[in-house]
Amino acid sequence: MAGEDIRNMLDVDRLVHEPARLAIMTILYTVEAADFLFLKRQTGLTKGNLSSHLSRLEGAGYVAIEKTFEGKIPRTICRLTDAGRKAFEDYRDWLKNAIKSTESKQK
Amino acid sequence: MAGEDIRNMLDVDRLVHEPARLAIMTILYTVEAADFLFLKRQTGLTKGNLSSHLSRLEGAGYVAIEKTFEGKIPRTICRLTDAGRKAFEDYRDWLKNAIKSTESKQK
DNA sequence: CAAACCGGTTTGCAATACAAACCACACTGC
DNA sequence: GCAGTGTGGTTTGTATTGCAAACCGGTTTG
Repeated sequence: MAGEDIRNMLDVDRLVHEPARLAIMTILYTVEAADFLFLKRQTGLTKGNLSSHLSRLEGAGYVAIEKTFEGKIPRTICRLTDAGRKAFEDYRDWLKNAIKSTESKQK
Repeated sequence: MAGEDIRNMLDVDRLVHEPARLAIMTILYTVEAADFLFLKRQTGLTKGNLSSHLSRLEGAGYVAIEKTFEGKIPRTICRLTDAGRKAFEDYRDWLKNAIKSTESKQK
């Protein structure tokens, strides 16, 4: 029944659903670890924006942030936690379900 | 290059991206026309919430709303406009691209 | 030592998702 | 006929947000 699929659409992890964070998590899922500036370049986000999204992901326990020094310049290294990895995979399932719902029963 | 796909993620129609509205539009895409209460039952949204989302979709020109009377009881009939249909299909493309991006290059 | 740059964080604000309150009208019991 | 209940919504209030601009501690450059 389509009603079920429709309800599932509403049940989405909004933390991952936000496009900026989805982009961040997609990168982190594939590269395993990335520093702040790499993420900034890849996503095209402003640094303020990127910073606050990373903080949110860290607060949710989806991303681990490690601050080190590379010689004298600070370096912020981000990686997905297990929970983040799980959340990302769940979101991927949501995407697949959404595709299915949007494609079934079209005239 | 993955950078391109990542940027595309950020370029999404937020009007459709919102889960509640995606659910509404998905229904309207398949059934062609639906009244307020049918949408309410199918989505499980509260009427206030449904009303405001419909208003927004109407404001964007994605949904046409026609108010009639069925005997003495008011009836609000909603249907996707051509623009709405286009926006929906574009969003479906976004979904496909997102799936692709989230699945490529995983280790 | 002043100015500019680097790598971010915090602040301020406009937009928005949601439910509760509200509203107009129809019907029902008394 | 008029209190009370139901129907079919809209409007209001609020807490959360995404975003960029302003800021900040340190470093390099002139």
